[in-house]
Amino acid sequence: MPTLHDVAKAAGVSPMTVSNVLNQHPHVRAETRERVLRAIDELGYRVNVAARNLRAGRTNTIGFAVPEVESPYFGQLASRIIARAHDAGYRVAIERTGADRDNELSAITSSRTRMYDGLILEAVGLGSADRDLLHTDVPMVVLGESVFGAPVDHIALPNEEGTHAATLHLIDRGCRRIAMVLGDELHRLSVTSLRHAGYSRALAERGIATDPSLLAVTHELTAEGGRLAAHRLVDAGAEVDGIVCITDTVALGVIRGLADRGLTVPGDVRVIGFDDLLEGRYSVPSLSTIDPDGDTVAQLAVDLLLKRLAPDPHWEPRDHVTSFRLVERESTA
Amino acid sequence: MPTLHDVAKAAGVSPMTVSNVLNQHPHVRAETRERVLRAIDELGYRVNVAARNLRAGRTNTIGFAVPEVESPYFGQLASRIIARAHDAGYRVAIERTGADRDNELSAITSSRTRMYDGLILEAVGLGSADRDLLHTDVPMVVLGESVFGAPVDHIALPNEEGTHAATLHLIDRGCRRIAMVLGDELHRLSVTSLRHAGYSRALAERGIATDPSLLAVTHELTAEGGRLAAHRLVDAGAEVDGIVCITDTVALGVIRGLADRGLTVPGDVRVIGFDDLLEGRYSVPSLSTIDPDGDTVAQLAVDLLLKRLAPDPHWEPRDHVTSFRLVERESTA
DNA sequence: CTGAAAGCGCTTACAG
DNA sequence: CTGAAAGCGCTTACAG
Repeated sequence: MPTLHDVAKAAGVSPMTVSNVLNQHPHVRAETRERVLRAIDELGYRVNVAARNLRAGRTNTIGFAVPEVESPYFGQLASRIIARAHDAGYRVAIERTGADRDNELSAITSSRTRMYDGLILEAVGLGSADRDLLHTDVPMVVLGESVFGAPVDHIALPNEEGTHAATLHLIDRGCRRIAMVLGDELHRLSVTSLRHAGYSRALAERGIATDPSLLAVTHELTAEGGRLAAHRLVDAGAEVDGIVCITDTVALGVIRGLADRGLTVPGDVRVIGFDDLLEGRYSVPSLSTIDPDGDTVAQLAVDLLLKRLAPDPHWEPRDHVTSFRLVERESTA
Repeated sequence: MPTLHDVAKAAGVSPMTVSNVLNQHPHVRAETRERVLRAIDELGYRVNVAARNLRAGRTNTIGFAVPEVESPYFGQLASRIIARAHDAGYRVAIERTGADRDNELSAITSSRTRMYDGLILEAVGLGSADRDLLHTDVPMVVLGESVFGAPVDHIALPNEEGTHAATLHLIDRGCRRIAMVLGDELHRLSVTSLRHAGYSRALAERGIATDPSLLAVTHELTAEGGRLAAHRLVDAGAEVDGIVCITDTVALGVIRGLADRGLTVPGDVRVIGFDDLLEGRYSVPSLSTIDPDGDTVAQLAVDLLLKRLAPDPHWEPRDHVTSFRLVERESTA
């Protein structure tokens, strides 16, 4: 495997000149550059990235730590983040945390080891008590709902507002027995507690009594979790006419679970999700949802991180919340 | 940021001993190890991976180059590959090629990917003509249907056999006007040509005439592509009673497209896909499909690659084809 | 516009 | 069981 020195020798220049050509530094004569490029081509030379990283002290790579790579939500978000980072000349390395608190913390320390220039961390397992652990020298942007007010740049979805709008939408469609399928973290800061707050507020505003038997908890925010939750609601005789679901993936499982019990959507029950996944555009019925503006999330996450990487990042980190859009489709028609 | 030398100084040992502790080499006295670990802890030391990689000449990381990170198929495959590689002590870095031939080639040669010990490449843009370009010194396993007989380890899905079984299944269910929704590469080696061959063979075996108007081409193997293909079939008055779809994602779009035209599945038309994605288990109707044994694909891909990375990989590379299972669900009931 | 020298932080033979 | 020395392949000031 040829090295930069081999190229230098072949081109009759110093290693430094080769390096300058490689890194597109301006002060190289066109004729010299030509000679170097030809030598690179002839020898089939490739930069040794490990050596470059070691010497330069950076990698032009940002880490993106997600709970699950197979989740459509994170797949679609990763795709957007990769596109945005690519435009800025950065690569994205995807790490899997398994939604585990310790893995999320070690994603932070390991990004120093891995020599990512910065980290975008989707925090699920972390809680408010871990706030201070986020005070590190690793340039970082945290996504998710589990930590607010920490000393890092943080982007949250419009959880409370979004679910509030979703619930009002069901009420406007005539639903009165409105269930919610949600996760099990109702009593700590989480996607579940925030989205539940929006649901409760909407019901209260319209004078509809909340009924604990209309809350169906699923421990996993998956389609299977949604399916089983729907079974429980129906089997308990809850007589629901609308269901607010914590995510689109759960909502698609809920629709499936209702079908298992012979109930149709929106005929018997109206269903709305959250995320605006591609899947919900093609399901039968197509899924009404809250679009939390994933493009902006991705763009903001990358841009905030790059600003941290720039010289003199002196401003205070803060919490950002994106806007949303109610998307009406067949499932609430 | 403390270095290994700082740890050595703090523990009163040589750098080499710290390195031995870090790499779990056996010849370190327990008491010395303790001292070193304590120093590591106190200083908050982290290995500099760039330096380690440079010196060791390997990264314990394998690259997985996929067309699209947001595709459920690749997300689910990546998840399996990550799990398998993790068990073997390797990390996986996901690269996006955009299904582009040049990007697939540069995944093999680029400096960036030089930092992987080996590469799993999902080839879509590459063709048979590129066979010789795969003759590199990069340890590599190629997945996909676009290149057979190249001098690399290669894993293909049971395309022809799988679609053959899927088509027979529709015939057994009573379908006679069976359409296929496929990609546009019917005349070169591709997923489309192989799966089409299985479809044609099944029809021929049962004495059903093939009808070109029953082939619906979609340029993108997406749900949207499937939806539009279904529209074209219906709008052309094709009077189909069964549709073999090239992938599950396309099949879900086809079901959606039929719904757009007021047709139900399986009542008016039976539909079957290929891949056994999670999405198809929760759709309404749930999707019959060919399960190409993704666990085995992932396991074989990682194991073949690791064997190539071991000393003396002297055997001939060859093409592997996994087995399949017909999964009967509601869409063909 | 180009070069000689130093050094990023590790691990690997080679000794003892 | 432990150490001293060399070197992996680059880039970065510093000169000229």
